[in-house]
Amino acid sequence: MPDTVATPPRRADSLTRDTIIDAAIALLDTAGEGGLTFRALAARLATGAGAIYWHVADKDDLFTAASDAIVARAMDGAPHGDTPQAGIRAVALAMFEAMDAHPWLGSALSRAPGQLPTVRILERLGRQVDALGVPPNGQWLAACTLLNYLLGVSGQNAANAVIAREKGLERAHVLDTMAGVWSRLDAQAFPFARKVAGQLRAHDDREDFLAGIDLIVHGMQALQEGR
Amino acid sequence: MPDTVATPPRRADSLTRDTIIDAAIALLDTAGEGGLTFRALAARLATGAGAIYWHVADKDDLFTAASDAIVARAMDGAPHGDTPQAGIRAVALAMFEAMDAHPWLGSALSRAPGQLPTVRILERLGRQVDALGVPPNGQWLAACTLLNYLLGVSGQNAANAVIAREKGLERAHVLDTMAGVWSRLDAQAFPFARKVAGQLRAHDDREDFLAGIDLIVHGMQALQEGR
DNA sequence: ACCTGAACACCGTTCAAGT
DNA sequence: ACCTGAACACCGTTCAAGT
Repeated sequence: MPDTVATPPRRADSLTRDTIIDAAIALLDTAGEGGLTFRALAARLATGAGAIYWHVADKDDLFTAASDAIVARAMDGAPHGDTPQAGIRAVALAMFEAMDAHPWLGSALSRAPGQLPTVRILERLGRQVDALGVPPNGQWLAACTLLNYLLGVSGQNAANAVIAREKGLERAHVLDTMAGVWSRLDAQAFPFARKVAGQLRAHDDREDFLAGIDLIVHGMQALQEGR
Repeated sequence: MPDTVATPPRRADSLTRDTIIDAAIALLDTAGEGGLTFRALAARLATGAGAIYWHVADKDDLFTAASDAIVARAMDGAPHGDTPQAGIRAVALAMFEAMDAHPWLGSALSRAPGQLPTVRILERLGRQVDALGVPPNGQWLAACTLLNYLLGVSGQNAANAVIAREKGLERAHVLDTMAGVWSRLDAQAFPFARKVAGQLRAHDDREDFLAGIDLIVHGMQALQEGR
């Protein structure tokens, strides 16, 4: 019995941090946020659960590393834009596409404040804010406001995705029933919510997101000029 | 042996949804987000874990109900403001104080998109946006932008609180080491992050949060007048 | 150095059984 | 109607033991 044949079926490629992160992304994409499990990941990588801990500190580390890979790719792919405004829009759009393709992204970003993934976004936003002519002492505020808005949207989108997956429903259907609830709220206490229930139902996530970015950019410009 | 004495030690007050929610809030405040457990809650309420399910659908239901109680109180306590701008600021400030007192709040809000707690905030913001004179077709956008910014900040604050608790460190110390990391990032790739590392260390959360709100309000006003 | 997988200390949730 | 608490089906993480 020759050794060369009798050796147990070992992975040709050895385990790597990057291999693990890629597998984690694939798992998150297909099984959702709750699908990322050390056991499921070990099965996919044909290894033991404990092996993963040699390359990764813990689940948080893995989750934010997965999000960082996505964000880094998104930032690399975002065009720099002819104007600062266009550059900011491009960053926002790239992040929206990334969130759309990986609905768990917002949840990962929410849990890693000040970590690499969010710093990548802040970096790109900050440079454009600088190019826009915002004075140095206002750049921190402007960039953070854009970032926090972006994180707020991505967090809500991620939560919507979780709900849609749990209930096995389409995103549109979830929004539809939610709008129904809003329109049936007490008329005295919730006039505004009732008024905009239709917009909740009909709105386009991407357009609204970008319009919000534009709104904030307008605020930055207003702060520069007047007052 | 008289029955009146031999009866087992039963709670004087029977279990209520509100009792449970109050206990959940107390548990979250003292033990943090990870401290909210059906077993811990049952112990605190001197009952079995299963009993809670008679009054509450599941953990998500409980978590958002707890956040809704806090938000409702905060909105009731927020002054209406002499001007719409002041009203928006008051809502934001009330939410900041609530987040400060209950660091888990942002996490709960992030997970319940379109639910009652966020609708309460949107309602208050929307009315002020209306009073500000934003045309009807822009009110949805304006109110959502404010809300998403607020949710972004609250989510990051909540995550910071989790990290500080896990590592048993002061919030200031966490920020300090984070600023250190930023200032040591690659100079070519992260010029902006390095530049603002000092502001990360020195910034005031409350002031920056309110300044961001003002920035967005300025954007709304700019959109009304010009363009 | 890297991997294995059983074991530990937890979870949320259910449900027969009680009052 | 409401409560009890054991039981189920999971988790993340550790660690002795292997190669």
